Amino acid sequence: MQPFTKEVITIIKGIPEGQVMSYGQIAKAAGNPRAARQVARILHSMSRKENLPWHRVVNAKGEIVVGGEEAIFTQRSTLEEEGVQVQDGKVSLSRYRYNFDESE
DNA sequence: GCTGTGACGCCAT
DNA sequence: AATGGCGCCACAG
Repeated sequence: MQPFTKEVITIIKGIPEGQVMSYGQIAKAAGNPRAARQVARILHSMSRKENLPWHRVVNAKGEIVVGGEEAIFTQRSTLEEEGVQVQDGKVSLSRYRYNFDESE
C-alpha cells in the first residue's frame, strides 16, 4: 500500500465526530492537493472492506452529492447523529471543517 | 486563463 | 473472480 493511500485512510479515520473534511483538503493533507478525486476513489475502494466513516467526507461546498438520494439521507442522518447541523442537505463547512493542519 | 474541486472504476496480480 | 492501487483532466468562478 502506498504512503499516500495510507495517509488518506488515516486522515479520514482521524476525523473526530461532528467534523467534516473536503476532498481537496484531505488530498492536500495527504500530500497531494491534486489528487482530490483519487481520494474519493480510494475512499470507496477501502470502504468496501473497512469501516471507514466516509460519510464524514463531503465536497468543498459541504453538499452531500452522491449517486443516490437514499445514500444522501443515510449520510445526512449520520452526520446529524454525530452532531453536525445539516442544513438543506448541506453542512456548514465553515463551522465543521476539520482543521487537520492544526491538529497535526 | 488559472487554480480549485470532483463520489460508486478499471486493470493487474 | 475479487481486491488493491492509481497521484488526472475538465469545468466553473
